[in-house]
Amino acid sequence: METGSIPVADLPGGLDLQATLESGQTFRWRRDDGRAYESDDPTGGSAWYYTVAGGVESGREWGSDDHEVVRVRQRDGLLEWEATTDADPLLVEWLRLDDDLPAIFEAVPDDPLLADAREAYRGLRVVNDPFFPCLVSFICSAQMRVARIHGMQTALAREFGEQVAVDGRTYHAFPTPERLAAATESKLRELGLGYRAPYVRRSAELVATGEVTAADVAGLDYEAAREAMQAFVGVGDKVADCVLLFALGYLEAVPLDTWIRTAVADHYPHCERDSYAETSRALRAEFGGEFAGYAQTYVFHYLRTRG
DNA sequence: AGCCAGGCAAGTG
DNA sequence: CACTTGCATGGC
Repeated sequence: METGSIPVADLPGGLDLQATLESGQTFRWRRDDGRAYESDDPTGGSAWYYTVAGGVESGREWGSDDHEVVRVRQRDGLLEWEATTDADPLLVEWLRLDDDLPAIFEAVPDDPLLADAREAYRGLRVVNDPFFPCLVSFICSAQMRVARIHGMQTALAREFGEQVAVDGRTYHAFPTPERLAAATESKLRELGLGYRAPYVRRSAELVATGEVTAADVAGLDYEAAREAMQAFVGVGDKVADCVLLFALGYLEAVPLDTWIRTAVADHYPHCERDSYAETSRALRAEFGGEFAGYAQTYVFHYLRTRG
């Protein structure tokens, strides 16, 4: 393994690795200590996390036969890594380390809730995940808790993901679209996916055959992109917003889940409308537009962990 | 025991 | 278009 480190204390706004990886944006990292993404425990502050990427991922396609293992931990102002390749550019991409957080929050209002959330999780960054794992994760997310979504992705990787052996340990990549398209619905149900099983299988098939891919969405204006995402099965407005925000770089996307809807009722009642599109548009404006998804991500994590 | 969790698809009016 | 219903599953 190669090793390296990134001086994240010097980045504008810093980095909170644990909050970034465990706030329900990404489900493709695991902790060495085996703990699930749920706890707000202080020990996670220096835990090792690992993931497996397709080998040509920095060139952007998921599903290569080659894979790279990347391990990271945050300690003493550094993001330390061990990996089978140079992980610097991958981490900058995945964790959006080039985002200037103070500049982003210049564009976001400083209401009491947002101020508290920012203060609680300084350095939390919106992730930029690979498209397919993000799509599958959020199809699975319907009516599920964060820890269980994470568990489902772990099960999918164990069952259908390519094995990668490094330094005597076995890692599992996230399954390719082809492998999930070939899975049976009943097998997926055995892994706990419930009624989401046929959605995952069918959407994987759409990607595998090329009928619908990220390329059909990326580049569209935000609201058109949200509509286009719904060509996938198991993707409505909310899941579409999550994939746009966490994989396709639409930082203005504001997913309206049950937590955010509660936040609207409690803190932004003037944003209540009678449709997803209208409420989303109002809250997007309330959160300053361009980076509204950043504000949403802080509020979601804050409400879910600090009540 | 009931309620809830980062909702969605299909059917009806 | 809006509204209703059915759908898995585990934790509190």
